[in-house]
Amino acid sequence: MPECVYTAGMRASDRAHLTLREEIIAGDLAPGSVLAEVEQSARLGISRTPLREALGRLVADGLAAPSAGRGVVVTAVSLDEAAPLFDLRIALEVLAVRRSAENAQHDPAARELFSGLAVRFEDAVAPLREGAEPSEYYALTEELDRAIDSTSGNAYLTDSLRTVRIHLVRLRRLSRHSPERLAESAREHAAIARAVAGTNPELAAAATVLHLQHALSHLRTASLPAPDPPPPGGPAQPSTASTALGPEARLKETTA
Amino acid sequence: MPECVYTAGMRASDRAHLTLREEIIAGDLAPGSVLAEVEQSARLGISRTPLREALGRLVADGLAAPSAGRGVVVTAVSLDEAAPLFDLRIALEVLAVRRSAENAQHDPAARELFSGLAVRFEDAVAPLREGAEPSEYYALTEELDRAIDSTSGNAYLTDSLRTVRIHLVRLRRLSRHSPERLAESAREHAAIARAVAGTNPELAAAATVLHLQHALSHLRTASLPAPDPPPPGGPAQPSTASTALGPEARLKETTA
DNA sequence: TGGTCGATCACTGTATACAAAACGGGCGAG
DNA sequence: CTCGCCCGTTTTGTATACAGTGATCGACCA
Repeated sequence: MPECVYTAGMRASDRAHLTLREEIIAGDLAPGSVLAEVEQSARLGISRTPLREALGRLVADGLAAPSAGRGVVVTAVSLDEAAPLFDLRIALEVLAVRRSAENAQHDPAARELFSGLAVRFEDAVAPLREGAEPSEYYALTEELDRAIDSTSGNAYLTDSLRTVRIHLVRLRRLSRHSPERLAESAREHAAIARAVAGTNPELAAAATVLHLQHALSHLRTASLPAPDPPPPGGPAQPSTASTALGPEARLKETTA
Repeated sequence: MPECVYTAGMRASDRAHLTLREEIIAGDLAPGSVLAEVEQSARLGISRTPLREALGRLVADGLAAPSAGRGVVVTAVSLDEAAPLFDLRIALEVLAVRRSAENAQHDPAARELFSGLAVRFEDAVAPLREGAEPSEYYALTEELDRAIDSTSGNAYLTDSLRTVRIHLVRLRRLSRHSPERLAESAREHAAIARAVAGTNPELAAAATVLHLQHALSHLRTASLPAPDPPPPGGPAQPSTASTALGPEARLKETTA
Protein backbone atom coordinates (compact mmCIF):
# COMPACT_ATOMS: atom_id res chain seq x y z
CA MET A 1 0.00 0.00 0.00
CA PRO A 2 1.37 3.39 -0.91
CA GLU A 3 2.07 5.91 1.78
CA CYS A 4 0.19 8.57 -0.08
CA VAL A 5 1.22 11.46 2.14
CA TYR A 6 4.51 12.69 3.41
CA THR A 7 4.54 11.54 7.00
CA ALA A 8 8.13 12.15 8.02
CA GLY A 9 8.74 14.80 10.62
CA MET A 10 5.27 14.87 12.06
CA ARG A 11 4.26 13.57 15.42
CA ALA A 12 3.27 9.98 15.90
CA SER A 13 -0.16 11.03 17.12
CA ASP A 14 -0.69 13.03 13.93
CA ARG A 15 0.35 10.09 11.81
CA ALA A 16 -2.02 7.80 13.68
CA HIS A 17 -4.87 10.28 13.39
CA LEU A 18 -4.30 10.71 9.68
CA THR A 19 -3.93 7.00 9.02
CA LEU A 20 -7.00 6.01 10.99
CA ARG A 21 -9.07 8.77 9.46
CA GLU A 22 -8.17 7.70 5.95
CA GLU A 23 -8.85 4.07 6.76
CA ILE A 24 -12.25 4.93 8.18
CA ILE A 25 -13.16 7.13 5.24
CA ALA A 26 -11.91 4.55 2.77
CA GLY A 27 -13.94 1.87 4.50
CA ASP A 28 -11.00 -0.30 5.46
CA LEU A 29 -12.18 0.16 9.01
CA ALA A 30 -15.85 -0.69 8.71
CA PRO A 31 -18.48 1.02 10.85
CA GLY A 32 -18.78 -0.79 14.14
CA SER A 33 -15.13 -1.78 14.20
CA VAL A 34 -13.71 -1.61 17.69
CA LEU A 35 -10.54 0.44 17.85
CA ALA A 36 -8.83 -1.23 20.77
CA GLU A 37 -5.89 0.76 22.04
CA VAL A 38 -3.37 -2.02 22.42
CA GLU A 39 -4.29 -3.60 19.12
CA GLN A 40 -4.16 -0.40 17.07
CA SER A 41 -1.02 0.88 18.76
CA ALA A 42 0.70 -2.40 17.94
CA ARG A 43 -0.57 -2.32 14.36
CA LEU A 44 0.60 1.25 13.77
CA GLY A 45 3.88 0.66 15.56
CA ILE A 46 3.39 3.36 18.16
CA SER A 47 2.63 3.49 21.83
CA ARG A 48 -0.73 3.82 23.46
CA THR A 49 -0.27 7.44 24.47
CA PRO A 50 -0.14 9.04 21.01
CA LEU A 51 -2.77 6.59 19.82
CA ARG A 52 -5.11 7.76 22.55
CA GLU A 53 -4.68 11.31 21.35
CA ALA A 54 -5.46 10.21 17.81
CA LEU A 55 -8.59 8.41 18.99
CA GLY A 56 -9.69 11.50 20.86
CA ARG A 57 -9.42 13.56 17.72
CA LEU A 58 -11.32 10.91 15.79
CA VAL A 59 -14.11 11.14 18.34
CA ALA A 60 -14.09 14.92 18.06
CA ASP A 61 -14.37 14.57 14.29
CA GLY A 62 -17.38 12.30 14.70
CA LEU A 63 -15.70 9.41 12.94
CA ALA A 64 -15.66 7.31 16.09
CA ALA A 65 -17.64 7.23 19.30
CA PRO A 66 -16.73 5.90 22.71
CA SER A 67 -18.57 2.75 23.63
CA ALA A 68 -18.90 1.96 27.31
CA GLY A 69 -16.28 -0.55 28.27
CA ARG A 70 -15.30 -1.40 24.72
CA GLY A 71 -13.24 1.61 23.82
CA VAL A 72 -14.12 3.59 20.74
CA VAL A 73 -15.93 2.18 17.76
CA VAL A 74 -16.14 3.50 14.22
CA THR A 75 -19.42 5.35 13.82
CA ALA A 76 -21.99 4.10 11.40
CA VAL A 77 -22.79 6.04 8.27
CA SER A 78 -25.90 5.69 6.19
CA LEU A 79 -27.90 7.61 3.65
CA ASP A 80 -30.37 8.50 6.39
CA GLU A 81 -27.85 11.07 7.52
CA ALA A 82 -27.67 12.66 4.10
CA ALA A 83 -30.73 14.81 4.72
CA PRO A 84 -29.60 16.45 7.97
CA LEU A 85 -26.03 16.69 6.79
CA PHE A 86 -27.00 18.43 3.57
CA ASP A 87 -29.42 20.63 5.45
CA LEU A 88 -26.51 21.98 7.43
CA ARG A 89 -24.14 21.89 4.50
CA ILE A 90 -26.37 24.00 2.31
CA ALA A 91 -26.68 26.66 4.99
CA LEU A 92 -22.93 26.77 5.56
CA GLU A 93 -21.79 26.65 1.96
CA VAL A 94 -24.31 29.22 0.85
CA LEU A 95 -23.07 31.56 3.53
CA ALA A 96 -19.48 30.88 2.57
CA VAL A 97 -19.85 31.52 -1.16
CA ARG A 98 -21.94 34.61 -0.47
CA ARG A 99 -19.19 36.08 1.69
CA SER A 100 -16.52 35.02 -0.78
CA ALA A 101 -18.33 36.75 -3.61
CA GLU A 102 -18.71 39.86 -1.49
CA ASN A 103 -15.08 39.90 -0.46
CA ALA A 104 -13.93 39.29 -4.02
CA GLN A 105 -15.24 42.74 -4.92
CA HIS A 106 -12.20 44.23 -3.23
CA ASP A 107 -9.76 41.42 -4.00
CA PRO A 108 -8.63 41.13 -7.62
CA ALA A 109 -6.43 38.17 -6.78
CA ALA A 110 -9.46 36.26 -5.53
CA ARG A 111 -11.31 36.99 -8.74
CA GLU A 112 -8.37 35.62 -10.70
CA LEU A 113 -8.31 32.55 -8.49
CA PHE A 114 -11.95 31.72 -9.00
CA SER A 115 -11.81 32.52 -12.70
CA GLY A 116 -9.02 30.01 -13.09
CA LEU A 117 -10.94 27.43 -11.10
CA ALA A 118 -14.01 27.94 -13.24
CA VAL A 119 -12.00 27.28 -16.38
CA ARG A 120 -10.45 24.18 -14.88
CA PHE A 121 -13.85 22.85 -13.89
CA GLU A 122 -15.17 23.42 -17.39
CA ASP A 123 -12.14 21.65 -18.81
CA ALA A 124 -12.88 18.70 -16.54
CA VAL A 125 -16.43 18.23 -17.84
CA ALA A 126 -15.59 16.42 -21.08
CA PRO A 127 -13.11 13.91 -19.60
CA LEU A 128 -15.53 13.09 -16.80
CA ARG A 129 -18.33 12.42 -19.24
CA GLU A 130 -16.03 10.02 -21.04
CA GLY A 131 -15.43 8.08 -17.86
CA ALA A 132 -12.25 9.65 -16.55
CA GLU A 133 -11.05 8.81 -13.08
CA PRO A 134 -12.84 11.16 -10.65
CA SER A 135 -10.00 11.38 -8.12
CA GLU A 136 -8.47 14.32 -9.95
CA TYR A 137 -11.86 15.98 -10.06
CA TYR A 138 -12.33 15.47 -6.34
CA ALA A 139 -8.96 17.12 -5.77
CA LEU A 140 -10.18 20.06 -7.81
CA THR A 141 -13.32 20.39 -5.71
CA GLU A 142 -11.16 20.37 -2.59
CA GLU A 143 -9.17 23.17 -4.14
CA LEU A 144 -12.37 25.13 -4.65
CA ASP A 145 -13.33 24.45 -1.05
CA ARG A 146 -10.01 25.81 0.13
CA ALA A 147 -10.40 28.88 -2.07
CA ILE A 148 -13.82 29.57 -0.61
CA ASP A 149 -12.52 29.00 2.90
CA SER A 150 -9.67 31.42 2.47
CA THR A 151 -11.76 34.15 0.89
CA SER A 152 -14.89 33.87 3.02
CA GLY A 153 -12.97 35.48 5.84
CA ASN A 154 -14.72 33.55 8.59
CA ALA A 155 -12.65 31.07 10.55
CA TYR A 156 -15.64 29.84 12.53
CA LEU A 157 -17.49 29.04 9.33
CA THR A 158 -14.48 27.29 7.86
CA ASP A 159 -14.17 25.18 10.96
CA SER A 160 -17.78 24.09 10.86
CA LEU A 161 -17.50 23.26 7.19
CA ARG A 162 -14.45 21.14 7.85
CA THR A 163 -16.42 18.72 10.00
CA VAL A 164 -19.27 18.61 7.54
CA ARG A 165 -16.95 17.78 4.67
CA ILE A 166 -15.36 14.89 6.56
CA HIS A 167 -18.73 13.22 6.93
CA LEU A 168 -19.60 14.07 3.36
CA VAL A 169 -16.70 12.08 1.98
CA ARG A 170 -17.94 9.03 3.84
CA LEU A 171 -21.43 9.50 2.47
CA ARG A 172 -20.13 9.84 -1.06
CA ARG A 173 -18.78 6.32 -0.89
CA LEU A 174 -22.26 4.94 -0.32
CA SER A 175 -23.43 6.05 -3.72
CA ARG A 176 -22.38 5.29 -7.23
CA HIS A 177 -21.61 8.30 -9.39
CA SER A 178 -22.26 8.02 -13.08
CA PRO A 179 -20.04 9.87 -15.56
CA GLU A 180 -23.05 11.96 -16.51
CA ARG A 181 -23.58 13.09 -12.94
CA LEU A 182 -19.90 13.84 -12.43
CA ALA A 183 -19.82 15.95 -15.58
CA GLU A 184 -22.94 17.78 -14.47
CA SER A 185 -21.41 18.31 -11.06
CA ALA A 186 -18.32 19.81 -12.63
CA ARG A 187 -20.47 22.21 -14.63
CA GLU A 188 -22.26 23.25 -11.46
CA HIS A 189 -18.95 23.80 -9.71
CA ALA A 190 -17.81 25.91 -12.62
CA ALA A 191 -20.95 27.99 -12.28
CA ILE A 192 -20.26 28.56 -8.61
CA ALA A 193 -16.67 29.59 -9.24
CA ARG A 194 -17.77 31.87 -12.06
CA ALA A 195 -20.37 33.54 -9.85
CA VAL A 196 -17.82 34.19 -7.13
CA ALA A 197 -15.33 35.51 -9.66
CA GLY A 198 -18.09 37.76 -10.93
CA THR A 199 -18.63 39.07 -7.40
CA ASN A 200 -22.30 38.20 -7.50
CA PRO A 201 -23.27 36.90 -4.05
CA GLU A 202 -26.86 36.02 -4.90
CA LEU A 203 -25.88 34.19 -8.04
CA ALA A 204 -23.20 32.30 -6.17
CA ALA A 205 -25.68 31.34 -3.47
CA ALA A 206 -28.23 30.17 -6.00
CA ALA A 207 -25.64 28.15 -7.90
CA THR A 208 -24.57 26.52 -4.66
CA VAL A 209 -28.11 25.62 -3.67
CA LEU A 210 -28.65 24.20 -7.13
CA HIS A 211 -25.52 22.09 -6.97
CA LEU A 212 -26.10 20.77 -3.49
CA GLN A 213 -29.75 19.92 -4.09
CA HIS A 214 -28.73 18.03 -7.20
CA ALA A 215 -25.99 16.25 -5.30
CA LEU A 216 -28.38 15.27 -2.55
CA SER A 217 -31.09 13.96 -4.84
CA HIS A 218 -28.53 12.00 -6.82
CA LEU A 219 -27.02 10.60 -3.66
CA ARG A 220 -30.43 9.26 -2.70
CA THR A 221 -31.30 7.70 -6.03
CA ALA A 222 -27.95 6.10 -6.82
CA SER A 223 -27.37 4.37 -3.52
CA LEU A 224 -25.31 1.25 -3.44
CA PRO A 225 -26.77 -1.85 -1.81
CA ALA A 226 -26.04 -1.78 1.87
CA PRO A 227 -23.31 -4.23 2.84
CA ASP A 228 -24.86 -4.84 6.24
CA PRO A 229 -27.81 -7.26 6.14
CA PRO A 230 -29.13 -7.12 9.75
CA PRO A 231 -32.30 -5.01 9.77
CA PRO A 232 -33.35 -5.38 13.46
CA GLY A 233 -32.60 -2.87 16.18
CA GLY A 234 -28.92 -3.65 16.48
CA PRO A 235 -27.06 -0.80 14.76
CA ALA A 236 -23.86 -2.51 13.76
CA GLN A 237 -22.20 -5.79 14.45
CA PRO A 238 -19.24 -5.49 16.78
CA SER A 239 -16.70 -6.72 14.33
CA THR A 240 -13.17 -6.48 15.48
CA ALA A 241 -10.91 -4.14 13.59
CA SER A 242 -8.42 -6.78 12.58
CA THR A 243 -11.08 -8.96 11.00
CA ALA A 244 -12.98 -6.10 9.41
CA LEU A 245 -10.76 -6.11 6.38
CA GLY A 246 -12.47 -9.19 5.02
CA PRO A 247 -16.06 -8.75 3.85
CA GLU A 248 -16.66 -5.21 2.81
CA ALA A 249 -13.19 -3.79 2.39
CA ARG A 250 -12.97 -4.48 -1.31
CA LEU A 251 -15.47 -1.95 -2.58
CA LYS A 252 -12.68 0.37 -3.49
CA GLU A 253 -13.58 3.34 -5.65
CA THR A 254 -15.55 1.38 -8.21
CA THR A 255 -17.05 4.60 -9.48
CA ALA A 256 -16.35 5.02 -13.14
CA MET B 1 -15.10 29.00 45.22
CA PRO B 2 -18.03 26.62 44.90
CA GLU B 3 -17.59 23.33 43.16
CA CYS B 4 -20.65 24.04 41.11
CA VAL B 5 -20.85 20.68 39.41
CA TYR B 6 -20.91 17.11 40.58
CA THR B 7 -17.45 15.85 39.77
CA ALA B 8 -17.38 12.50 41.53
CA GLY B 9 -17.30 9.44 39.33
CA MET B 10 -16.07 11.13 36.21
CA ARG B 11 -12.66 10.77 34.71
CA ALA B 12 -9.83 13.03 35.70
CA SER B 13 -9.48 14.22 32.12
CA ASP B 14 -13.15 15.24 32.10
CA ARG B 15 -12.75 17.13 35.34
CA ALA B 16 -9.69 18.93 34.01
CA HIS B 17 -11.43 19.79 30.77
CA LEU B 18 -14.48 21.11 32.57
CA THR B 19 -12.45 23.08 35.10
CA LEU B 20 -10.17 24.66 32.54
CA ARG B 21 -13.06 25.48 30.24
CA GLU B 22 -14.95 27.23 33.00
CA GLU B 23 -11.85 29.11 34.07
CA ILE B 24 -11.20 30.27 30.54
CA ILE B 25 -14.80 31.31 29.99
CA ALA B 26 -14.94 33.06 33.34
CA GLY B 27 -11.72 34.88 32.53
CA ASP B 28 -9.72 33.45 35.42
CA LEU B 29 -7.35 32.21 32.78
CA ALA B 30 -6.80 35.32 30.69
CA PRO B 31 -6.24 35.16 26.94
CA GLY B 32 -2.58 34.57 26.30
CA SER B 33 -2.08 32.49 29.41
CA VAL B 34 0.29 29.62 28.81
CA LEU B 35 -1.16 26.33 29.93
CA ALA B 36 2.04 24.47 30.74
CA GLU B 37 1.44 20.79 31.24
CA VAL B 38 3.47 20.24 34.38
CA GLU B 39 2.20 23.39 36.02
CA GLN B 40 -1.48 22.78 35.31
CA SER B 41 -1.30 19.10 36.16
CA ALA B 42 0.24 20.00 39.52
CA ARG B 43 -2.38 22.69 40.12
CA LEU B 44 -5.30 20.38 39.33
CA GLY B 45 -3.77 17.49 41.25
CA ILE B 46 -3.66 15.11 38.31
CA SER B 47 -1.02 13.67 36.07
CA ARG B 48 0.13 14.97 32.74
CA THR B 49 -1.63 12.28 30.72
CA PRO B 50 -5.25 13.19 31.49
CA LEU B 51 -4.32 16.86 31.41
CA ARG B 52 -3.01 16.45 27.89
CA GLU B 53 -6.32 14.98 26.86
CA ALA B 54 -8.12 17.93 28.42
CA LEU B 55 -5.85 20.37 26.60
CA GLY B 56 -6.53 18.58 23.35
CA ARG B 57 -10.24 19.01 23.81
CA LEU B 58 -9.75 22.65 24.69
CA VAL B 59 -7.88 23.12 21.44
CA ALA B 60 -10.66 21.34 19.57
CA ASP B 61 -13.16 23.69 21.21
CA GLY B 62 -11.15 26.68 20.04
CA LEU B 63 -10.55 27.91 23.57
CA ALA B 64 -6.83 27.31 23.35
CA ALA B 65 -4.32 27.02 20.55
CA PRO B 66 -0.98 25.25 20.43
CA SER B 67 2.00 27.55 20.37
CA ALA B 68 5.24 26.08 19.13
CA GLY B 69 7.52 25.39 22.02
CA ARG B 70 5.34 27.07 24.61
CA GLY B 71 2.56 24.55 24.86
CA VAL B 72 -1.00 25.70 24.44
CA VAL B 73 -2.13 29.23 25.14
CA VAL B 74 -5.60 30.54 25.82
CA THR B 75 -6.93 32.06 22.65
CA ALA B 76 -7.69 35.73 22.51
CA VAL B 77 -11.25 36.96 22.26
CA SER B 78 -12.29 40.37 21.07
CA LEU B 79 -15.30 42.10 19.65
CA ASP B 80 -13.69 41.89 16.22
CA GLU B 81 -14.78 38.27 16.18
CA ALA B 82 -18.38 39.16 16.90
CA ALA B 83 -19.15 39.82 13.24
CA PRO B 84 -17.98 36.49 11.82
CA LEU B 85 -19.26 34.57 14.82
CA PHE B 86 -22.73 36.06 14.53
CA ASP B 87 -22.66 35.61 10.78
CA LEU B 88 -22.33 31.90 11.35
CA ARG B 89 -24.59 31.89 14.37
CA ILE B 90 -27.47 33.51 12.52
CA ALA B 91 -27.26 30.96 9.74
CA LEU B 92 -27.21 28.06 12.19
CA GLU B 93 -29.85 29.26 14.61
CA VAL B 94 -32.21 30.27 11.84
CA LEU B 95 -31.93 26.82 10.36
CA ALA B 96 -32.45 25.23 13.76
CA VAL B 97 -35.58 27.16 14.71
CA ARG B 98 -37.00 26.65 11.25
CA ARG B 99 -36.63 22.91 11.55
CA SER B 100 -37.93 22.95 15.11
CA ALA B 101 -41.04 24.82 14.04
CA GLU B 102 -41.55 22.38 11.19
CA ASN B 103 -41.11 19.34 13.40
CA ALA B 104 -43.39 20.77 16.07
CA GLN B 105 -46.27 20.40 13.62
CA HIS B 106 -46.27 16.69 14.32
CA ASP B 107 -45.12 16.86 17.94
CA PRO B 108 -47.66 18.17 20.45
CA ALA B 109 -45.23 17.70 23.29
CA ALA B 110 -42.78 20.05 21.59
CA ARG B 111 -45.49 22.67 21.18
CA GLU B 112 -46.22 22.40 24.89
CA LEU B 113 -42.53 22.71 25.67
CA PHE B 114 -42.07 25.88 23.66
CA SER B 115 -45.33 27.37 24.89
CA GLY B 116 -44.14 26.94 28.45
CA LEU B 117 -40.78 28.47 27.60
CA ALA B 118 -42.46 31.46 25.97
CA VAL B 119 -44.47 32.09 29.13
CA ARG B 120 -41.40 31.79 31.30
CA PHE B 121 -39.51 34.24 29.11
CA GLU B 122 -42.36 36.71 29.31
CA ASP B 123 -42.43 36.30 33.06
CA ALA B 124 -38.74 37.09 33.18
CA VAL B 125 -39.10 40.42 31.37
CA ALA B 126 -40.30 42.51 34.32
CA PRO B 127 -37.71 41.29 36.86
CA LEU B 128 -34.92 41.84 34.36
CA ARG B 129 -36.03 45.40 33.70
CA GLU B 130 -35.90 45.99 37.42
CA GLY B 131 -32.28 44.86 37.54
CA ALA B 132 -32.64 41.21 38.49
CA GLU B 133 -29.61 38.97 38.35
CA PRO B 134 -29.30 37.71 34.75
CA SER B 135 -27.82 34.32 35.66
CA GLU B 136 -31.25 32.77 35.97
CA TYR B 137 -32.21 34.30 32.66
CA TYR B 138 -29.10 32.88 31.02
CA ALA B 139 -30.05 29.46 32.35
CA LEU B 140 -33.45 29.92 30.74
CA THR B 141 -31.87 30.76 27.39
CA GLU B 142 -29.76 27.64 27.66
CA GLU B 143 -32.94 25.70 28.26
CA LEU B 144 -34.39 27.17 25.08
CA ASP B 145 -31.21 26.24 23.22
CA ARG B 146 -31.52 22.66 24.41
CA ALA B 147 -35.17 22.56 23.41
CA ILE B 148 -34.30 23.75 19.93
CA ASP B 149 -31.45 21.28 19.70
CA SER B 150 -33.63 18.35 20.66
CA THR B 151 -36.49 19.27 18.32
CA SER B 152 -34.49 20.39 15.30
CA GLY B 153 -33.64 16.76 14.67
CA ASN B 154 -30.20 17.44 13.27
CA ALA B 155 -27.24 16.23 15.29
CA TYR B 156 -24.75 17.83 12.91
CA LEU B 157 -26.41 21.19 13.35
CA THR B 158 -26.52 20.81 17.12
CA ASP B 159 -22.83 20.00 17.16
CA SER B 160 -21.90 23.06 15.14
CA LEU B 161 -24.04 25.24 17.36
CA ARG B 162 -22.34 23.87 20.44
CA THR B 163 -18.98 25.28 19.38
CA VAL B 164 -20.50 28.60 18.41
CA ARG B 165 -22.20 28.96 21.77
CA ILE B 166 -18.97 28.33 23.67
CA HIS B 167 -17.35 31.26 21.95
CA LEU B 168 -20.46 33.31 22.38
CA VAL B 169 -20.33 33.06 26.16
CA ARG B 170 -16.80 34.44 26.12
CA LEU B 171 -17.87 37.26 23.86
CA ARG B 172 -20.80 38.12 26.11
CA ARG B 173 -18.40 38.87 28.93
CA LEU B 174 -16.83 41.67 26.94
CA SER B 175 -20.00 43.71 26.90
CA ARG B 176 -22.15 45.29 29.52
CA HIS B 177 -25.82 44.37 29.44
CA SER B 178 -28.26 46.95 30.65
CA PRO B 179 -31.49 45.84 32.31
CA GLU B 180 -33.36 47.35 29.38
CA ARG B 181 -31.47 45.27 26.88
CA LEU B 182 -31.89 42.10 28.94
CA ALA B 183 -35.63 42.67 29.18
CA GLU B 184 -35.82 43.29 25.46
CA SER B 185 -33.79 40.16 24.84
CA ALA B 186 -36.20 38.15 26.96
CA ARG B 187 -39.11 39.47 24.93
CA GLU B 188 -37.35 38.46 21.74
CA HIS B 189 -36.70 35.01 23.12
CA ALA B 190 -40.35 34.73 24.05
CA ALA B 191 -41.26 35.64 20.49
CA ILE B 192 -38.99 32.92 19.14
CA ALA B 193 -40.44 30.30 21.46
CA ARG B 194 -43.96 31.40 20.62
CA ALA B 195 -43.28 31.17 16.90
CA VAL B 196 -41.90 27.65 17.27
CA ALA B 197 -44.85 26.65 19.44
CA GLY B 198 -47.10 28.08 16.74
CA THR B 199 -45.35 25.89 14.15
CA ASN B 200 -44.53 28.87 11.98
CA PRO B 201 -41.05 28.34 10.53
CA GLU B 202 -40.82 31.67 8.74
CA LEU B 203 -41.96 33.61 11.77
CA ALA B 204 -39.52 31.74 13.96
CA ALA B 205 -36.70 32.45 11.52
CA ALA B 206 -37.57 36.13 11.36
CA ALA B 207 -37.78 36.40 15.15
CA THR B 208 -34.39 34.75 15.43
CA VAL B 209 -32.79 37.09 12.91
CA LEU B 210 -34.32 40.02 14.75
CA HIS B 211 -33.01 38.86 18.10
CA LEU B 212 -29.53 38.06 16.92
CA GLN B 213 -29.13 41.27 14.98
CA HIS B 214 -30.19 43.19 18.04
CA ALA B 215 -27.82 41.20 20.20
CA LEU B 216 -24.94 41.85 17.82
CA SER B 217 -25.53 45.59 17.53
CA HIS B 218 -25.84 45.88 21.28
CA LEU B 219 -22.70 43.85 21.79
CA ARG B 220 -20.84 46.33 19.63
CA THR B 221 -22.14 49.48 21.22
CA ALA B 222 -21.93 48.42 24.87
CA SER B 223 -18.38 47.15 24.96
CA LEU B 224 -16.57 47.26 28.23
CA PRO B 225 -13.43 49.39 28.00
CA ALA B 226 -12.02 48.33 31.39
CA PRO B 227 -13.35 45.10 32.82
CA ASP B 228 -13.65 44.19 36.46
CA PRO B 229 -10.68 44.37 38.81
CA PRO B 230 -9.14 41.07 39.87
CA PRO B 231 -11.45 39.05 42.10
CA PRO B 232 -10.81 39.38 45.83
CA GLY B 233 -10.60 35.67 46.53
CA GLY B 234 -8.86 34.91 43.28
CA PRO B 235 -6.53 32.00 43.90
CA ALA B 236 -5.60 31.28 40.34
CA GLN B 237 -2.78 33.56 39.44
CA PRO B 238 -2.13 34.11 35.76
CA SER B 239 0.97 31.96 36.16
CA THR B 240 3.46 32.29 33.37
CA ALA B 241 1.10 34.26 31.21
CA SER B 242 2.74 37.63 31.59
CA THR B 243 6.30 36.44 31.82
CA ALA B 244 6.79 34.80 28.47
CA LEU B 245 4.81 37.29 26.46
CA GLY B 246 6.27 40.20 24.60
CA PRO B 247 4.88 43.69 24.90
CA GLU B 248 2.70 43.39 21.85
CA ALA B 249 1.16 40.11 22.91
CA ARG B 250 -0.41 41.64 25.95
CA LEU B 251 -3.85 42.38 24.66
CA LYS B 252 -6.42 44.74 25.94
CA GLU B 253 -8.20 41.85 27.64
CA THR B 254 -7.55 41.33 31.27
CA THR B 255 -9.07 39.07 33.84
CA ALA B 256 -12.77 39.65 34.08
C1' DT C 1 -32.31 -27.37 32.83
C1' DG C 2 -32.46 -22.44 33.68
C1' DG C 3 -30.95 -18.72 36.43
C1' DT C 4 -27.78 -16.47 39.23
C1' DC C 5 -23.53 -15.74 41.35
C1' DG C 6 -18.67 -15.52 41.29
C1' DA C 7 -14.03 -15.39 39.35
C1' DT C 8 -11.17 -14.42 35.55
C1' DC C 9 -9.75 -11.64 31.96
C1' DA C 10 -9.07 -7.82 29.10
C1' DC C 11 -9.60 -3.30 28.58
C1' DT C 12 -9.29 1.48 29.63
C1' DG C 13 -7.69 5.22 32.87
C1' DT C 14 -3.75 7.04 35.24
C1' DA C 15 0.93 7.85 36.70
C1' DT C 16 5.73 8.30 35.91
C1' DA C 17 10.19 7.89 33.53
C1' DC C 18 12.83 8.82 29.40
C1' DA C 19 14.09 11.30 25.14
C1' DA C 20 13.94 14.70 21.70
C1' DA C 21 13.27 19.26 20.28
C1' DA C 22 12.66 24.07 20.52
C1' DC C 23 13.32 28.60 22.81
C1' DG C 24 16.26 32.01 25.29
C1' DG C 25 20.47 33.81 26.71
C1' DG C 26 25.21 34.46 26.18
C1' DC C 27 29.37 34.83 23.58
C1' DG C 28 32.29 35.88 19.86
C1' DA C 29 33.27 37.70 15.25
C1' DG C 30 32.64 41.16 11.77
C1' DC D 1 27.18 48.04 17.69
C1' DT D 2 25.00 44.32 15.39
C1' DC D 3 24.50 39.92 13.58
C1' DG D 4 25.11 35.03 13.79
C1' DC D 5 26.15 30.84 16.33
C1' DC D 6 26.30 27.78 20.28
C1' DC D 7 24.76 25.84 24.48
C1' DG D 8 21.78 25.33 28.65
C1' DT D 9 17.25 24.96 30.20
C1' DT D 10 12.63 24.01 29.80
C1' DT D 11 9.12 22.26 27.37
C1' DT D 12 6.56 18.82 24.90
C1' DG D 13 6.39 14.01 22.76
C1' DT D 14 6.64 9.15 23.68
C1' DA D 15 6.99 4.82 26.06
C1' DT D 16 5.88 1.76 29.69
C1' DA D 17 4.24 0.22 34.21
C1' DC D 18 0.35 0.03 37.41
C1' DA D 19 -4.44 0.09 39.06
C1' DG D 20 -9.45 0.19 38.69
C1' DT D 21 -13.49 -1.32 36.29
C1' DG D 22 -16.54 -3.56 33.47
C1' DA D 23 -17.68 -7.51 30.65
C1' DT D 24 -17.62 -12.33 29.64
C1' DC D 25 -17.74 -16.98 30.76
C1' DG D 26 -18.00 -20.83 33.73
C1' DA D 27 -19.70 -23.17 37.71
C1' DC D 28 -22.98 -23.88 41.20
C1' DC D 29 -27.58 -24.10 43.04
C1' DA D 30 -32.64 -24.20 42.85
